[in-house]
Amino acid sequence: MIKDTNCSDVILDKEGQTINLAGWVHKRRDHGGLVFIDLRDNSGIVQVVFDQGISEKSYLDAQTLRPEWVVSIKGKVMPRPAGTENTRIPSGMCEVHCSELEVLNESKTPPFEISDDSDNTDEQIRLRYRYLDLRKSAMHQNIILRHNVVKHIREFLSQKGFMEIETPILIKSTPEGARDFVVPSRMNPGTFYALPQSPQQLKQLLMVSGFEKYFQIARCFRDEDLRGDRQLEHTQLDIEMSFVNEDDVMTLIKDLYTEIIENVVDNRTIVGSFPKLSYDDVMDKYGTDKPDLRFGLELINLTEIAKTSSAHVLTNPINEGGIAKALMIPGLNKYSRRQLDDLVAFVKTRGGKGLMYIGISEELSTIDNLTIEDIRSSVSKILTIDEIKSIIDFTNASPGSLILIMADSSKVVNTCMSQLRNEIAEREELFDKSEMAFAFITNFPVFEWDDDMNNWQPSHHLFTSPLEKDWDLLDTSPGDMRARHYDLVCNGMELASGSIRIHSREKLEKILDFLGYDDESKIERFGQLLEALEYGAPPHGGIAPGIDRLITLLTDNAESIRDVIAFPKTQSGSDPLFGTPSLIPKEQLEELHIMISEID
RNA sequence: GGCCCGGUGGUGUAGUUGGUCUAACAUACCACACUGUCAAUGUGGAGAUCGGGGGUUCGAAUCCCCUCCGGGUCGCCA
Repeated sequence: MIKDTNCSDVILDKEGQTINLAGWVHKRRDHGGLVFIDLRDNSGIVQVVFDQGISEKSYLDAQTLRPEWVVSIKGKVMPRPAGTENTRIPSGMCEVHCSELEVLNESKTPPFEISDDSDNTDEQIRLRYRYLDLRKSAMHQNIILRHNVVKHIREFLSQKGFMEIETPILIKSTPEGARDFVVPSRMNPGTFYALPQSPQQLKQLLMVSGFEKYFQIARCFRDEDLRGDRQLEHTQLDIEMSFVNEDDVMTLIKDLYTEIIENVVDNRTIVGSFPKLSYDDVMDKYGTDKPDLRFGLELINLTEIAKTSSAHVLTNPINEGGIAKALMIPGLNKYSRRQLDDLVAFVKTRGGKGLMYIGISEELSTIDNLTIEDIRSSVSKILTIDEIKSIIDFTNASPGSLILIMADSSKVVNTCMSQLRNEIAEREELFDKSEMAFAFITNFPVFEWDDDMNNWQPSHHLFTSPLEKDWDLLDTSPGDMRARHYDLVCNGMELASGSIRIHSREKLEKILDFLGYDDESKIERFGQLLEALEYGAPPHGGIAPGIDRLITLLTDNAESIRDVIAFPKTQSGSDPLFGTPSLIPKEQLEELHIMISEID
């Protein structure tokens, strides 16, 4: 080994020892007769001192060093002179007096500084030089954290009797849900494999195989548009268990996450005890099925009040079947006109047509004395003072409060208002960033009506079992059927999704029939699973937590899941480092029996 | 596919009612000085076809059109 000690392990215990270090020159501070370098390796940073009195040669060589050069250093661990200690690094009480310096490799000037302080470099450039970006301490720590979490998951589940079983990456395309990535088969001209969107059918088959407790750190592929929390490929902890009900799975997950947070990170606390909230309830209160529960600020349904209003901006959407919802934020009447315009713009970029606001003067003593002069509003001319009063009463607003109101289709209102709620909480720092507010969302509908397709679609996947008592509704009111489905949410993010599955062929076929599959397509797409269910399939269920999102929540610096993935892709699915995706040679295409049609 | 924001020395920004812009500032880079710094300091230096193409104009970083790239968002993501 070129090195025998890590930079961060240089502590007072080693005083007087001669050690060998190797790493990257992080910083050089040349004082003329004395040169300091901060030496960085995977563990952290230590200060190395070059002094003519210790070694003339290394002192002279040290003056040629530049950031990111790779060096090995032999030297003696010495306590720093009193008053020069650096408390910000673990090795800060010591320094290494270099007696031998060897340059192992030089470095070009990096395109950006390898420092967390300058983390605002354009993300595209960071991705272009990802191997340098990952040298930064913050990014480095994210990847290390990821390793520690996954290691912990494996240990935890193994101890509970789970088996990690690999499933194929090359599977069959079942064109439902997300778009598949496909891989051409050279040996079978004109046919394709698909990459798994998740190992869903495979893990259910493993239950039929009698493994009872399965898990896998599984890569999942979806050819859909990317977002800050979605990549073309993501990693999920795939779990499936036999002979369980919903609570068994949720309890396992609660225990797992609790252990991870207690053992792997030291700056996160869990608030609440993983409450179970119903889908209808959270949609009403928060406008989303993944609410951030670290703060209150619940949405207030104003539809009943608004429908009798004189303002068409309120009544028209409601008459067309829409809703009106409000946010009442105490103290927020302090917002300037510009800040309010910002909020209006915020909802407009999310599909909203506008946002009404009613601000109540903080000068006002009590709401009873309210006059039109105490109101600052975008709608003071179209709402009567009585209407404004009733809205204030209903939202329980007090002097100094701001009420934000939106009326539109329920979809648009919920989308905009739920995100507005998060945005305001973020701006006003209404929550503690160290808190983790988990909750399970339950009682999802089995089906959702698709206006465009004019048919029912499974709201999750079609293997999800409805509540046993709801089967009768399939023929009468399928929209009211509730699923044995549960999502784990935390701080406004969907972290996991799971369900108890249908384990009877007959029942699964009922669902497929309802969704309009004919016999042929049933067999074509689900034949293997339908068949397996006939050979003694045990009752089973599972869940699939997203690893990337979990790690993002556990770090202090990750803005998106891209920050916890070593080599992520951009929003357009490209990798600026490799230049992915790319053309392939004609010969390769021919071998795969593929012809490229004209590209616009 | 729609909408919003952005693209100016290596990096991050300012400049965008057209003209002292021969493009500013910080940092990084190069040189010299300096024995206790840790965002070292001081002095000096080099470094930019203002994302790309076209147009308007006597004159474009700035205005118009097209386009590429990045981010956010709607659609999409069983």
